[in-house]
Amino acid sequence: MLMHATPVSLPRPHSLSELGMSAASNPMVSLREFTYRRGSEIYGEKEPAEYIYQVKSGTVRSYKLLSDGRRQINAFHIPGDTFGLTNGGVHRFTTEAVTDTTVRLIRRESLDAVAGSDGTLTGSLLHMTMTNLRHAEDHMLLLGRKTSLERVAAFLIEMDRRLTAAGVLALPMSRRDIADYLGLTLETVSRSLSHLRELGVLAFIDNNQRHIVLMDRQQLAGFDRRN
Amino acid sequence: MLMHATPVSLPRPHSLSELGMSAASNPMVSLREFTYRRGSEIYGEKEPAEYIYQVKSGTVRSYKLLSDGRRQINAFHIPGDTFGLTNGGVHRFTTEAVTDTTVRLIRRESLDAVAGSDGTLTGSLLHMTMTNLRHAEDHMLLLGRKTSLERVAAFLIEMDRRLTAAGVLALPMSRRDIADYLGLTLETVSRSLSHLRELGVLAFIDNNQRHIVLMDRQQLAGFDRRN
DNA sequence: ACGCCGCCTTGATCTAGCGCAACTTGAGGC
DNA sequence: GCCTCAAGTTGCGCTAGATCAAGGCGGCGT
Repeated sequence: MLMHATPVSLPRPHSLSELGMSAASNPMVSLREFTYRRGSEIYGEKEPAEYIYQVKSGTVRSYKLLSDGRRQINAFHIPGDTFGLTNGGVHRFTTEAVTDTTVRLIRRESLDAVAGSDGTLTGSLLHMTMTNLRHAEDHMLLLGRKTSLERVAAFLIEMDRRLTAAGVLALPMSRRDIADYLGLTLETVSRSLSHLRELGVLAFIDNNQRHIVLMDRQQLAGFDRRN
Repeated sequence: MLMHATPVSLPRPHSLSELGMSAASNPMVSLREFTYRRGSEIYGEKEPAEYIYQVKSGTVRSYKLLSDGRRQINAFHIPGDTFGLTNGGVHRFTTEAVTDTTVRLIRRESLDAVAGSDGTLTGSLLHMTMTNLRHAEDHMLLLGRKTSLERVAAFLIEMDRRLTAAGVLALPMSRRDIADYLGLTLETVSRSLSHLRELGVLAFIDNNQRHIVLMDRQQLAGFDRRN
């Protein structure tokens, strides 16, 4: 779980085409893996989208920026998640490795062109896109109408579902990342977590504020039961 | 443009299956049209999704509610837009006619099952879903990180693009609808619009606060140029 | 060991937007 | 015409969350 304090970028492909393509005939064949060091960029908003990605290990954040630096994190991608799917051929988010992350690169033969050819492929793309859409829809309700405590509770419930192992919720991301995901400030996130700890809903363990044990999922869900 | 002050529900199909199906063999054949009176519900969240819809005339709002009544409007659908597409077979939003609205009903043979059969069909569903997803992604940035003035400016720009005719932006929805779309209160929307009017960015016409002329699109865009 | 640094927490204050209320205006009914 | 009602505007506090600031803590490099 230890991170490098000074993230040193691995030699990553500056343009994705530098990766080459070993078995380029079938567009859904996994080509190769690549590892990104903590904090490094996987691709930037508005870059041409030549690949889609599947997380093998690690965590990825996907976000948009306003020109003055305000950031909205759209999603965290964990092992098994696919990301980077777009229709316009251009990425709509910047993605970065939250921790050291290994991804599988999947060549993207222009999805718009492929639409009519392979129903099975397109069907799985549709399913993935639907999954992303459902998440975005739920997140709009959170961002538009939920209080800070409700947002943090919803976040914990989501992360508990997605990445709790051995009873411990080991968050890979910082308070700032959480804040930018929930449309709050890092201080408000910290205060909400402290509040939940005081209420006995959760506890920090291992002398690590990212290692959380949920003591009362019932009560936690109660803070988001207005849903 | 005149509306009934007291919305009287037309006899609408309580369950969509009551609509019957004339040419049910091809799932993408338009079956029939239906008209909903201003304010009436088209379908509710968690209802089974038997049809998808295309707006022929009018405007539809799509939203989620929290149990205490807080509402987040996800999208406004105008003529040409398709809505009601979902994968789980269950609607994730409630939709209502903002004005008297006529829709085309399209029978939805379980999309999950259809996925592998007709690539062209699935491809067009994928395109629609991608379009919805892109909108949702942009809206998350707005809801999570933009100021009230930026939100209202972005709203006006979106609506200007989608429904300005003859130089007049004729908004079909109330201030409350706009507020619930932008994650604000109706008062804040009203104040922001007044502020933009004082600045000469827009003007109300026809003695109707929903009829807006944009006097300075350049300056208006400036309030959302942090994007 | 020591100091630095990134991350987090906590306290104090500030403010954008909310909530409440009064008032205006236009449309429809009679 | 007059009344009612829905929708919108505006003013005036108020508060949830932002902002500013101080301090703690653990890991890492030297």
